[in-house]
Amino acid sequence: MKNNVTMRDIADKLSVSSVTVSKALNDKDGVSDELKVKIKTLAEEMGYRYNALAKSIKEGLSYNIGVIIPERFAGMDHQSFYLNVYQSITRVLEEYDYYGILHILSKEDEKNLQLPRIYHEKKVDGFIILGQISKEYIEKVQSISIPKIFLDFYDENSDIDSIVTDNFNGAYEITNFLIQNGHKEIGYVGNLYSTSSIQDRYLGFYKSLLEHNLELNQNYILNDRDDNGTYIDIDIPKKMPTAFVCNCDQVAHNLVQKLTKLGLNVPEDCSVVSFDNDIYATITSPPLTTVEIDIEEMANYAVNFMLEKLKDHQKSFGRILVKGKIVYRHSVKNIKTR
Amino acid sequence: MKNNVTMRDIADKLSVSSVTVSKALNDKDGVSDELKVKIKTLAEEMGYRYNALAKSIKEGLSYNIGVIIPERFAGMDHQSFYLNVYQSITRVLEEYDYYGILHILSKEDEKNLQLPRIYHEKKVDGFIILGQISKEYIEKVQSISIPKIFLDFYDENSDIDSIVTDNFNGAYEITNFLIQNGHKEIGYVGNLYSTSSIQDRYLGFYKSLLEHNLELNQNYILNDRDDNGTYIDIDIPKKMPTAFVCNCDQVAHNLVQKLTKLGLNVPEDCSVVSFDNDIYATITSPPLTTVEIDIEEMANYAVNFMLEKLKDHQKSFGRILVKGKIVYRHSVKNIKTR
DNA sequence: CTGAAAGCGCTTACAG
DNA sequence: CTGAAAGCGCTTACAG
Repeated sequence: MKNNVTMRDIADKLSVSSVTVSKALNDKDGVSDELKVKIKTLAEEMGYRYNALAKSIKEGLSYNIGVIIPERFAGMDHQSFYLNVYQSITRVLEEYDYYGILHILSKEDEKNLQLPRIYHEKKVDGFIILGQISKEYIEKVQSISIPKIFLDFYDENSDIDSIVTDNFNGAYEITNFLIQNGHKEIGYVGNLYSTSSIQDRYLGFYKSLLEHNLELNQNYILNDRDDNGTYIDIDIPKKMPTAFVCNCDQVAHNLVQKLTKLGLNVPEDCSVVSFDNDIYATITSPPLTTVEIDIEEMANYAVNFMLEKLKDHQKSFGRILVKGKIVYRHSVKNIKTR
Repeated sequence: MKNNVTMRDIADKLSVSSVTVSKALNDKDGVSDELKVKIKTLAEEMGYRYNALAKSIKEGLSYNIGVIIPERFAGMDHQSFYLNVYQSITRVLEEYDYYGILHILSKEDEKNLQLPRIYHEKKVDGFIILGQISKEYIEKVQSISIPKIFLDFYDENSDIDSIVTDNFNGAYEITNFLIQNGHKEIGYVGNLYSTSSIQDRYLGFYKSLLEHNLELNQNYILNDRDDNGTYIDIDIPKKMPTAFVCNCDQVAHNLVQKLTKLGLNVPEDCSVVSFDNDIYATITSPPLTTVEIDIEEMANYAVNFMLEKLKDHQKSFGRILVKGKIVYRHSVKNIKTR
């Protein structure tokens, strides 16, 4: 099984031209069936491997998509979600003969507005960006002309296509669920100035409160992380609400641990719901009632939009909301007095 | 910032040849400094992007490495470890101007001995394979002539280069630690016929027992998964040992949960140690004393070996053991009677 | 149905 | 120091 076999080698052995071999191997018209079979058989015999690079250079397309994850989301802490999304993306990509190249965007590069080398070397035909990046970097990305899609975040100032979970609606619905279970004093855990996801979830939570004529108590809005995204110790208020909506499962996990340490039981003393349905949801004791994010669906959208944009660079999709779905577990107590 | 700018375009504007532009842009000899600066400036101005594909096709090298993860290790359950390794690998790869392409090996493809398309299309120069694959698939992989490296597993029959954690030694040392803490009846949790990692860890555990003249009690060897790798309910023996060595953190987590459900406290009633130091180690209550795997180091070895093999296909490294390191937490009780 | 010619964007000898 | 020629492995018109 020697390598470096080219179409020409096959052509020479059969005394035909490489054009004919190309046609045969690609099942294109213009070769007799008989010859086609002969060519394919010989190709197999000679251990021929197609060279996608040669096609790429002709077409000016690499058939690779760069997937960018900012470093701070790629660490041990957040790993599960974005890496899972990446995995789903590569899966869908493969169906279309495309491949994903993962690029972890370092903090320095983000700060210095340094585009990844895969861009400068034309190794990718487009970018899918997972997780919020700085406004400046968004602008930088906007300035380049290859197709790009934002996933799991968006930016008001830019008209880039983005795919996000319907955070607003998800938080709205899970807060409704809390209220259906008799909760009237409900808090929210999350840094409101950190990411748009956290903000939208907060707003959905707030809408539910408004609709039900419940008070928004500022003492029940708890901070969970500093402005760099590093988790901080959650400051539990003296007077407690009967339930909390957390902006993500990991924070809910932190909250439950903290509460437990203070001698408060979940859900007996305080109910907790959250968002993501990642590993933290099942690992927390009790397991969390949470909004599941449809990763497959998001990956599907991302890849399909990318493919469309590759065909027609003008194409634009705007902001797509992917619905989440509540997964009911054991972190909510019904406190309704009948 | 129009695209599709080529070296020729730059050359034409400056009335020089594309050869000169190539030399200038690559900082090679044979261009006057003056001209070089001029070329570089103009390239910048014109928004020139280097086309790595063109170089690739000349050299017959894609500058991509395929990273294969079998589907069963890529699911939610095992995600953390292999996806983290992949991430480390891409990081190191980037330093050398190489990129990683992730390929999830589906169960069907593994069964049908189907090599990934990235192989057939020459989109990668080599393969790094993460996680045990079937013997038949190993043989298939062996039959192809591009460089490959196994990571986190090995196979007796093959002389492929592999990088594995020093499972034997790690389990040996952590069992010693248990014995130092007075434990004499120690069990092991893991399917001994599942992977070589589990086997080696078991053997290291056994060696420690032998050295300390302790009995290996078959009733204390607990199965944790079926032959497909799916976790099963762990069968707790009536008569309990004072400690368990688990083959990985997740299984330790399962064990602790099971024990807790049965009213047994860790570490008061039973100590538990494990392997990996992944997310399950810190999330288990109590946090686990475990052997940390040096992912960075493994990724470093993998990439460096791959690069060497790319230069010289004959090069071979055999099996490399990467030492782990015990992380002490709170799942072990000292039961020594002084 | 078959193939000669040209080209994708670069680099590698080699010549001047 | 500079460049004409050839080639990497394929595909796309176009001609026969």
